[in-house]
Amino acid sequence: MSSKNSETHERILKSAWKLLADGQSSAVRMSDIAKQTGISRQAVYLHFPTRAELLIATARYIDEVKDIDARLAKSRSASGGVERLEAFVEAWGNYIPEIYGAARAFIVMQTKDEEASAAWADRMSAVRHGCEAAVEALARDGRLTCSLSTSEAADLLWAQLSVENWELLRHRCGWTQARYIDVLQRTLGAMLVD
Amino acid sequence: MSSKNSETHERILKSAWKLLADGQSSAVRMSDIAKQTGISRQAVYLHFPTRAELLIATARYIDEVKDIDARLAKSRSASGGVERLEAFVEAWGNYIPEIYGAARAFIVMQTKDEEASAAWADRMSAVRHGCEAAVEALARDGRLTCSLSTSEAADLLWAQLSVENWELLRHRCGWTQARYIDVLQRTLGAMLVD
DNA sequence: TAATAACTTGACACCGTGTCAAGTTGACAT
DNA sequence: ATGTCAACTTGACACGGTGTCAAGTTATTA
Repeated sequence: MSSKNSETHERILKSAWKLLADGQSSAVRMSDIAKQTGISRQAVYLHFPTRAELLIATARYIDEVKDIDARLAKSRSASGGVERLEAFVEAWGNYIPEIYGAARAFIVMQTKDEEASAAWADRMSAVRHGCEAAVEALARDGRLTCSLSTSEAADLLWAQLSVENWELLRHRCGWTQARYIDVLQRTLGAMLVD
Repeated sequence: MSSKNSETHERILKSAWKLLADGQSSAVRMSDIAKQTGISRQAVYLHFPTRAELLIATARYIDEVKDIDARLAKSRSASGGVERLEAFVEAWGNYIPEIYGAARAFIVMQTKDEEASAAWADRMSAVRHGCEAAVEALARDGRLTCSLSTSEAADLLWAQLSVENWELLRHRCGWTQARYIDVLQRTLGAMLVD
């Protein structure tokens, strides 16, 4: 599966990342990635069996390089539940733009590829756990809205922080990233706190 | 464009609707629609030039049969801003499941087909206008949260009522339709009112 | 100098969309 | 009855994208 010790493996991942990032998304065919890497299309298949697996590997690679775990961990250290919620929204909300290109490709592929769907669900469940932790911190402080169960609140927070919602507000509504963060922090506060 | 006076035109639309509705979504190829209608694949092309246009026509057909305009109009007659918001959330929120199959196909197609993208944006802008009207009614009553501009509030309401958000909460989180409506009414109240 | 890994070239199967040409069938008109 | 027109059928094919296969190159390494 992995190895082929050469650095070509990583160069392919970087190419895919680049194309997805500055991507008009739609494209990013195997041949595009090969061309960007400077190798033949078939050579890509020597490293990744399918397009789906290449994209999954790319997502993992981005997470590794950008170190999302560390970012989210930082938000976990906030003292109070409310501060923690704000820190979490900021940490994840500011990460979305960095992965958006890849995320878009996944969301599309989800409808076709079983495995890609599972891979995407898997990474989203990591965010979901962060949401649960933030909501529980809120509940410990006795500040969680009484009208919501903790799981409902976590679901809601998770949906709010979805890539789809970010896309709607930033692209369809033309919000700036700063406004997105600011408004989400405030409205999630209104929704979940007290 | 239209006519070919026969009823085949409508039978094709009904077939497409049926397949999209009980759809495992992914499929719904031209050949599926032809088979469902009991005609040849080529006959479908005699009525609709492309798959995109057929799906657009299907969406229009569904709207016509289900009469979404009348449903939304009813919500417009509510007296106070708060009641109106609740009625709007209920009217649109309960319409989503009826169009979900078609909506999913559109969301996927958006990434490939320019025309489909425009068609979908067009129907979503109708919802957007409903959101604006509801927010303005709220503002007239002096009940709109001071921390949001009317356009921000409308954007937020619109994103909240998006098919994507419905999909996340109903399918990924396993909410019931009743809970979806109930929670959205309450949280949108908390977000936008007072 | 021979073997091996990494890669290249070029062909091909498969699928779904959309196009084209020729043929069938039934209704309606003269 | 004959012709013609519209709706539909059958079957072929081009195109773009994925994934497979086979044979050839090239550089390293033993």
